[in-house]
Amino acid sequence: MVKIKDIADAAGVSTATVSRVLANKPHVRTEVKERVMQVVQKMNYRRNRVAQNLRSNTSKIIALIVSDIENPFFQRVSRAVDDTAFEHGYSVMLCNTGEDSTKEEASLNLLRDENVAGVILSPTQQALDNFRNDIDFHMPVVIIDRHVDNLDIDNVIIDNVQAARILTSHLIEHGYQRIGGIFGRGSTTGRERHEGFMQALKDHNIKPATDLIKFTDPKEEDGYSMTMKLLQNPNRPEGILTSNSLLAAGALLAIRESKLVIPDDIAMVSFDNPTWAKLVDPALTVLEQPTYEIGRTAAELLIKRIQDPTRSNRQVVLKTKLIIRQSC
Amino acid sequence: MVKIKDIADAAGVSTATVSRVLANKPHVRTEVKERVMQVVQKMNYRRNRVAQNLRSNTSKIIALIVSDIENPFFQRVSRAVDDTAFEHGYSVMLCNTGEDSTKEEASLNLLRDENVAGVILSPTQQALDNFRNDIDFHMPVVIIDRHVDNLDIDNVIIDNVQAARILTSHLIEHGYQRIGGIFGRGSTTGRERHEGFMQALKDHNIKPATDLIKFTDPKEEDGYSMTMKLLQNPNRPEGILTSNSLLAAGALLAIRESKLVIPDDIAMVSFDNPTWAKLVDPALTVLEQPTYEIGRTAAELLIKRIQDPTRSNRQVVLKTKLIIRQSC
DNA sequence: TAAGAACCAGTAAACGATTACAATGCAGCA
DNA sequence: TGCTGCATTGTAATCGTTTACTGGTTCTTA
Repeated sequence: MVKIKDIADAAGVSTATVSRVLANKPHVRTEVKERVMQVVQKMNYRRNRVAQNLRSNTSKIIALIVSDIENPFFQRVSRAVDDTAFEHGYSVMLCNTGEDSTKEEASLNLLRDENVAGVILSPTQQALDNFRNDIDFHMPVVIIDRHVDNLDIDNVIIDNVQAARILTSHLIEHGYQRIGGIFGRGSTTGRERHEGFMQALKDHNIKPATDLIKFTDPKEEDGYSMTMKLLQNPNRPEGILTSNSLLAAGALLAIRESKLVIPDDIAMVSFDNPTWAKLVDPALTVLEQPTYEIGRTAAELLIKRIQDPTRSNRQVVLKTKLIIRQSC
Repeated sequence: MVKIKDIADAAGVSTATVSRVLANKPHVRTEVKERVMQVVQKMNYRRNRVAQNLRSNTSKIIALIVSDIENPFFQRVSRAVDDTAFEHGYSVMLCNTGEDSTKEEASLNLLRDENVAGVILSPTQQALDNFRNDIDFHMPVVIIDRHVDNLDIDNVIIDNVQAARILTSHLIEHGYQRIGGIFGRGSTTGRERHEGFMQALKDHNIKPATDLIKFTDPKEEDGYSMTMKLLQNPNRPEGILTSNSLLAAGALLAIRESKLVIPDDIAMVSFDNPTWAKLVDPALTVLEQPTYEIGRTAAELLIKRIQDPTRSNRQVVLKTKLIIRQSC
């Protein structure tokens, strides 16, 4: 592998000069600059980023730590982060924690050791608790999807309470009264959506049926089994709300298997707007999060912070959208 | 940030000894080893991976370059790669090319500059052509999803020709004769699936209707528009095969919009088995690829190659599975 | 008991870049 | 002419590790 010294020798200059040319620094004659560039071309030289990183303590890699790489929400976010990073000359490392705080911590440590420029993180509950105890990341961080208050960290989220309220109200206003809700457990997100759900019931003077409200892992299997439980309830719900698309998929399956028809026997709405929401029959009414925007905003915030670490922190709350289809 | 010198000083030994302890090398008294470890603990020391990488020319990062991060196929592959990498103490960097060979080349170069341990790649056609011209990656590479022959590279794929043949035959054996096919363009994958499709027609003495066979970008929009074209054909197909799940989603939408019912008016089958295949009505008959296996195998091959670069190359062909549902 | 093997630990040279500092040359000016 | 100051370039230290080499012990074994 050809190194800077080889270029220097071949061009008859010092490594310092080559470095200056490469970094586009001033104080080098255009004639010399051109000569160096020619040699660089000819010898097919590429700077070693590892050495560069070690010496100048800068890196062009940002990381994205997600809690579930198979959740369409995070997929779209990843895409956005990747796009944005690339535009700014950064690359992205993707880590999946599967809501496992041990793995999350391992990832964070590793990224620090690798001296990445910064991290976009959707933290586990455990991590969020640690933040309160004044964790120090030793690197720029922006948090997505989960709420952090009173903390000096950039944060991009949606207003989950308000969103859940809108979605639940939509259900209620279509005449459904006994409403079941399946929420992800172990994240602020699930709790906040539950809160909005409760508020909507209250707004409409509906007494919540606690046996119709479930917290579970936000996975398809769990959506399925929880929905089954709801449907076996002697007084089964007239409508169901799920707090993400994985739960929705499970719920749909359970409803189908129980030979119930949507929306006549039971109505359904969900958070998130995966590809298939419009493909199922009837198409699913959903509350869409601006997933791409979330990723893009987070990446932009992170890159700005990398460039100016003293910048003041901000919390960006993005708008959601109710997409009305036929499931309710 | 505390460095190895600090540990050495605090423990009253040399940096060489500390390094040996950390690397678990022999020739250091257990007493000294323990003392060092204690200091490491106490001072919360973590090795700087960048320096380590520079000096010993080893890295614990592997990269995955995919052509479309939003394709469920690659998502599941990513998950598998991530899992496998983590088990072996590696982390993964994910790059998305969007079938853009410029971006692909940029990514490959960058990864080389970052001195990653190896790369798993689903290459663009352009890249495949370059391979023939004896490209040198300067690092271990395993190629997935696309076919490479006569080339010293590890490769994990499925038998696309055979798979397409099975899927098409299934359609034909249900009595459909005029069959349309929508294939991804710009990859060996699409071409091979087309080939298997043609073979199946031939097996059953069906004359292929060339106006029912389309090549297009493997995206949902394109699946939609191509299907629309097929449906507007005065002699429209009785069955449609799509060569991936994105195309299938588009096709489904087009069929739905045209008020046709599956499978009575038109049958449908597709490659890939996304979450939603069983959620739509009627559920979609598909040819499932062992996505998780693909990712896991690729990661394992790569890691083995990293550990032993002289190892002989192999091509792993994984089995596919026809999942019969109700769309045909 | 002497010679060699095996073990332990330290010194210092890498790895491949960046950059503070010094050295040189040259133009401008008194 | 001699001095100042700037532009240009080179020298060498540095980033935080790993590791080849060296030298000193201790252990075997004939």
